[in-house]
Amino acid sequence: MDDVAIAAGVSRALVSLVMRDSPRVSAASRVAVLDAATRLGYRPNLMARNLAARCTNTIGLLLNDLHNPWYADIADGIHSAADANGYQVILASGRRSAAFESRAIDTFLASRVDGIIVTGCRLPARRLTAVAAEVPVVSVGRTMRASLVGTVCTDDAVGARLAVRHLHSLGHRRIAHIDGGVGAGSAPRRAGYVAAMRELGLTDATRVLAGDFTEQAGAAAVAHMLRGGHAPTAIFAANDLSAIGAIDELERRGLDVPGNVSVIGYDNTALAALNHIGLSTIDQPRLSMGGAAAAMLFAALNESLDLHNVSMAPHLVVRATTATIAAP
Amino acid sequence: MDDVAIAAGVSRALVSLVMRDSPRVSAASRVAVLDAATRLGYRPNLMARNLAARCTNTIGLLLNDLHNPWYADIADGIHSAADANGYQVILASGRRSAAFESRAIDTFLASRVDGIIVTGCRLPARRLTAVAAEVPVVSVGRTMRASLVGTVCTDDAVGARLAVRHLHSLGHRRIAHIDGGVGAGSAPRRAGYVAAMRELGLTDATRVLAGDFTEQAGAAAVAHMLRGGHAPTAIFAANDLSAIGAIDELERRGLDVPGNVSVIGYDNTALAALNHIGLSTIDQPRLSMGGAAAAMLFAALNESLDLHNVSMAPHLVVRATTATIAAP
DNA sequence: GTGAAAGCGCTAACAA
DNA sequence: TTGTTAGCGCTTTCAC
Repeated sequence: MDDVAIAAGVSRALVSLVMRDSPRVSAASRVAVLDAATRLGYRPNLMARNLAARCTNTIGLLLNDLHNPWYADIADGIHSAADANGYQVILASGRRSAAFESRAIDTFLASRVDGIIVTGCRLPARRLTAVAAEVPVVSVGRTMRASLVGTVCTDDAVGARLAVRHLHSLGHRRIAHIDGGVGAGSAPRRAGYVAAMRELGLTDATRVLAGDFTEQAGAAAVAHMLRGGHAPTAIFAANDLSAIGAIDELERRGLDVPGNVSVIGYDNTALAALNHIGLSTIDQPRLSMGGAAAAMLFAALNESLDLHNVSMAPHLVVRATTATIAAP
Repeated sequence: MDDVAIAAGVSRALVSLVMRDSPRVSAASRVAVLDAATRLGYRPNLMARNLAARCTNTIGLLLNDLHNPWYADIADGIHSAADANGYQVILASGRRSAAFESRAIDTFLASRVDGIIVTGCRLPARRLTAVAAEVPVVSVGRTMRASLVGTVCTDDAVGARLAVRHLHSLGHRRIAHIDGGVGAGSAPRRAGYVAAMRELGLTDATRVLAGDFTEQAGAAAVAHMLRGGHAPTAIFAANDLSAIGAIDELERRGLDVPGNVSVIGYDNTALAALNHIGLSTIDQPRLSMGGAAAAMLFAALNESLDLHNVSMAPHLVVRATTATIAAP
């Protein structure tokens, strides 16, 4: 910085002002400074700047799984909002593991981000609450009752009911559920499934298959189910990825979807919308959810508004993988 | 830090040592310090630490597109390698735009990362070379001849030939190519396509359709093609995403794949492998590529080995979307 | 617009 | 094993 100041024939303070785009600088000195900076290859050190300025203007965004396009959409919504608000976003991948998520959060905290958005987070509520005591936290896709954490979700229990009732209306009775395991949102979806089955008088047909939010898990659940001799006429999978894996395995075993088995997923990712897949699913407004999460965080940061809970409506999207039952 | 030192009854220097996991600390003082730290909610400031230590032990990873699962696999390979080498990874999304990529790189540089890995990068070669002059850069999925940038790629021209020859061997002659536009690797794939067509004596049937590395672009290319009255019997798409988009559009218009038109993609992403999609494609060893890129970077960082160019072999994966031409 | 001075929170010798 | 002393590269404040 000193070198640049000397090369440009100005004071160090002026260099600092130019580098921060201060309006209180004459056009002439701005040009001189910028010119000297490029000539010397000078680039302000972010760490030094943030350390001295005592603020980073940065939020941390923790994505649960880079492989799931759902998170890509959420990230898009957040990036746009951040751009509009002049915030930087730093990304981290949780790699579907609470341990990795925890480390990523530690890095965010150590980097003194102004706020954190977690998506599909698997961390224990206690940990997330502790983090929220240090810095504003908004969680997308996972509810946190009574805590400091802001949330943006759809009502997963309602969504699950939508799915089950849709299958029921098509004549299905033996409806199995492929569980999301420890994935965010899988508990309420499972609960919604169980409740809907009960409400429809199908308690005896209730069948929860262990699973996860991946294609592999969906395929494995079907394989296990078939091996066990259990043959439902319909499957409600905890997310699109596992639904697609399930369909894959069903077809591999010569079963037609929806001819023999109807399948419905959850999330309405771009994958589901592909004509070729045509997965019936429960839509969550991803971009809006991302945008809402970012907006809530920035409002908390800039206008010190409180974080709160936003719930959006899930809705049913019927495509090709669910159909009237052939022979009830 | 002072507070912790006082609370633990030790010096500030000792606190620093404990926080950095130095072995030269007695068990007793370690416990005392750690205890005081948790009690006071103390957490070392990364910026201050890195500033003082003059090194960040961090690499920046720029992902071209969060929506494309190809990058998720690359990132997995890099994350594993980084974990093994004790490096931190900070992520950024280029959102398929050179401008966003450029900004992300600026942030990396300002944060003084030790090295950068770019994937599917769209930045001009000149810019990337300039960056490489400041810090080691490895590019995955895009070649850079004669520059400071290390590269890990498959030979895209060879891969394209593989695709075209496969279609040719099935009896196809009218083979169109959906271009990758400004996407990394699209130029050599296009060149490989054109060359292969020439080699096979099919110069007249050469047809390049404007495209991009997205599903939308693949669908649009097909729509445009059909509107123009052009009907190839086979399509070689620049990547899996656009191939899937193309298939989608073909089916929407009542054309069967591969009954009426064969389609082959490029990348062999998880999507292509889905039984239900069964996309024939050209495989790139994604995890290995990510691992190799990270290994090269760490070797340059730790043992000051030179960056170089690694080329891996692409290979043909035949699945369900390509078949012998029905009526040649 | 300038220059000086005082940190931001930490690490890195070096000495004790 | 512990304490001391300089910075790391920047922002901020304030008087000029």
